[in-house]
Order: sequence, then C-alpha cells, then structure tokens
Amino acid sequence: MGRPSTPLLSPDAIAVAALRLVDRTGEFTIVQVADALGVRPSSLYNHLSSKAEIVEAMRSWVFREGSFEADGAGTWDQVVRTLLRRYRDCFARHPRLIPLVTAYTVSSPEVMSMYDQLAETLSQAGVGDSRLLDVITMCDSVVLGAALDLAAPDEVWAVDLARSTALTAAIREAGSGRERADRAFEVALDVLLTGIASMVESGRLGP
Amino acid sequence: MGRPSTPLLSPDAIAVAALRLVDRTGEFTIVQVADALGVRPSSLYNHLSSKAEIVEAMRSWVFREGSFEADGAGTWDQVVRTLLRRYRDCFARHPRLIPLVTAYTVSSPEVMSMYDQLAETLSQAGVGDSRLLDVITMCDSVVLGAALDLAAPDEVWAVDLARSTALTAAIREAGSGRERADRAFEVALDVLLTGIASMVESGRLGP
DNA sequence: TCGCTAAAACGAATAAGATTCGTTTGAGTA
DNA sequence: TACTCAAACGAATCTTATTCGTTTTAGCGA
Repeated sequence: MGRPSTPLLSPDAIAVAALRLVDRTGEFTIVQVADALGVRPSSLYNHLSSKAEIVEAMRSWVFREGSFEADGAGTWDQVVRTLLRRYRDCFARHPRLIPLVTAYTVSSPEVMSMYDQLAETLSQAGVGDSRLLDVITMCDSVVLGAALDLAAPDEVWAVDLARSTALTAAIREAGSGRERADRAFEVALDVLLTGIASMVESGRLGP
Repeated sequence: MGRPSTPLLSPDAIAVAALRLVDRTGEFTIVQVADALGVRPSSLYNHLSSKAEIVEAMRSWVFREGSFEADGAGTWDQVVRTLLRRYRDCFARHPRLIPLVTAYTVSSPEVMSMYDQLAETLSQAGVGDSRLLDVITMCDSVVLGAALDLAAPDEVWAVDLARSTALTAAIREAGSGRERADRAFEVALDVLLTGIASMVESGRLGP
C-alpha cells in the first residue's frame, strides 16, 4: 500500500469503469466502481469529490468520445443534420447513461462548441438573431427527447394501452426497439429542418 | 396509536406532500414526507412500497391535475398545439419534479390518452400510419425536451461560454428564465407544425 | 352483539451506501 | 538527504431506505 509508482486512478479511468457498470446494469455504486478498479472506495475521493462528479466525468467522457468538429461540407441543413446526429450518437452509444445525465442537464464545453457551430450555420441560413436561441433550444429538445426515447423501455408503446384505432394501427406499423427509435429520430430531423426552412422562407424566423 | 378512525394517509396524500417538498427544495426523503404528514416513515409503506412508487404517484397526480380532454375545436394544428401546451404545462407547474420523472419515462394512462387524441388528429390531417408513431414520438420529444429546458439552470446559456459571434448575439437577444423557455417552446410548436404541414402537403408523410 | 380479519399506524432493527478523516507509503524535488 | 505532497488504505460515521413484528381499531359476517 501507500502511493503506487504509477497511479491506479484518474478521473477518466473512474469514468470509464463507472460507465461500464452503467452500460451493463443501468446503475453504479462507489463500491462497485472501486472493486472494478481494484481499489478501496475511499481512494476515489482523491480524484473526484462526489458521486455526482463521477456522473459529470462520465458525461464529459462520452462527449469527448464523439467528435463535433464541423466538416462544413454541404448545405446548411445537411450540416445541421450531421451535427445533431453526432450529438444523439453520443447518447445512443450508452442508452442507460441517459437517465443519469438528463437529471442534471449541465452542458459540457464539448456541447457548447456544437451550439456554436449550430448558431453559425443557422444564422447564415437566415434565422434572425432574435429567434436563433429559440431554434437552437428546439434542436436541443429534439435530441434530448430522442435520447430519452432511446432509454425508454419498449413497453411504452404497448398496443393494449392504446384506445384509438389510429394509435393502434400506428403501433402495429412501427417496428420496435432501437430501429424504431432511429427511424423516429430521422423523421424528426426531416420535420425539424423542413419546418425551419419553410419558416425562414416565409420570413417568420427573420430578425 | 393503532389504526386511526379516519386514515391519515393515501397514495395521493403522500404524493402531494412529496411534491410540496420537491417544489420547494428539489428533492425529498421518506423521513421528510413522513414528518410533513405527521406520521412515522414506516407508515408510508402501507400505501406505497418504495420511493420509486412515490415518484410515480407524483407523476400521476401531476398529470391528473392537468386535463387532456380534447375540446376538439379548431383546425388540426390548433388541436395539436393545445394538447402539447397542456402536456408541457403539467411539467411547467412543477419544474423541479422534471429531473425525477424523466429519469424513468414511464407513460401514465393520462398521457396515453393524449397520445390517442394526437394520433386521431394527426391521422385525419393526413399523416400516414407508417409515419404516425414517428411524428407522435417527435411531439413527445419536443415536450420532454422543453420540460428539461425548463428545469435547467439559467447559466446553461451563459454568454462567456459562447465562442461564435452568432451564438453570443443570440444569447444577448434572448431573455432569461421562464419567459425565455416559454417563448422557445412556442417557436418550437411553430416549427413543428409548419414542418408537419409542409411534409404532409408534399406527400413525405403519406401512408 | 360478538368475534374475526385485515387495514393502518408505530417502533425498533437492519443494511446499503456515500463520505470523512487520520495514517501510511513512496515519488519527486530543493 | 530531507521535505513535501500525491495517492493509496482502513476504520468510522452518517444518512436513507426498507423490513418486520406489534398494536390498535374499523368493518363485516354470523
């Protein structure tokens, strides 16, 4: 015991270990994380000072894993689509983490940089300053909502809960699980961008 | 002590007491709820069998508080707007509850009935069965996202975190707090319904 | 009206979990 | 070589949820 020649722990190492537990079981405890790292629980506090900070470290790690660098290519709506897909992908890789991180909703720096690119792109597309933040907020809503959808159990869309014929038919038509959620997100992107384009054109998102 | 002539507790009474705590402090413990009701903690377990069930009871109560009965009047898009506004209003009345209930995302019966009305309305508006659930999912995303936005601290949109001039300007233009979130939601409804209408018209949401 | 059952409260005990703190060892540095 | 600080440990603590057995009494059938 005592200080080891090479450190056993680091915020990232802790985040990754915790993330593995969350991916597998949907939750984690300090003891479990410590065990996974071959270390005593109290040792974690030399690197992160609360369980909430571990969750933050997980969020940060997950967003660093996915890249938000603009590849700038294509029309404005293609750029927006790409950015939002990448954003959602970060969540999609770790669905069980979603309930933990949406409970706080603190935007990490990585996400802020995506907001920046979103702002530039939408602004050039003709969205006025006075509505820009509202539109960005909606983009964020769509992604976060899609993430929650991803985390939700399938039984949310159980046929027997539907009363109307329309909903019953809709549920039957739709697939299930991941594929359903993926398709729904793509449709949401279509609706979102069609709506923005149409409103810009008619001047309703002007300055 | 012993069984009282008139019961001190009920799931609703517990939910309301817990909700008051959440509204005030953002969290609750079993002991606090029991204290508020003038009762011992273990007594709660005669009515609800876990803390998670208390959260469920709160969710249920909050949705019963708001009414989703269709007033059927107006064009299809007015009906959808009304439904989604009421849905969001349920969350908006108790912003601090949002992080607790979005962590689970189990749809209560009350919400299912709203889905039914949404399905009927959108179906008659021309959304095909094969895309209907996707569109409903998006509506849900927009509302849940807006709810999370409502629960988020204002500093999410801190000017000094923005790097691009577009985002900086946008943040300056936007107000703050509740009014900002409310306006963003209205814009989101505009974009959402404009997008749906446009896609229906061009046949991209057909059967 | 009597007696049975089960509801609804209590109180004590348990157990899990996060967090603190003092201690130990060894790495890096003046 | 000595000093300092980082990083691990282990024990202790404190908060919370939850369980279980007990008590009292309401409601109900005979």
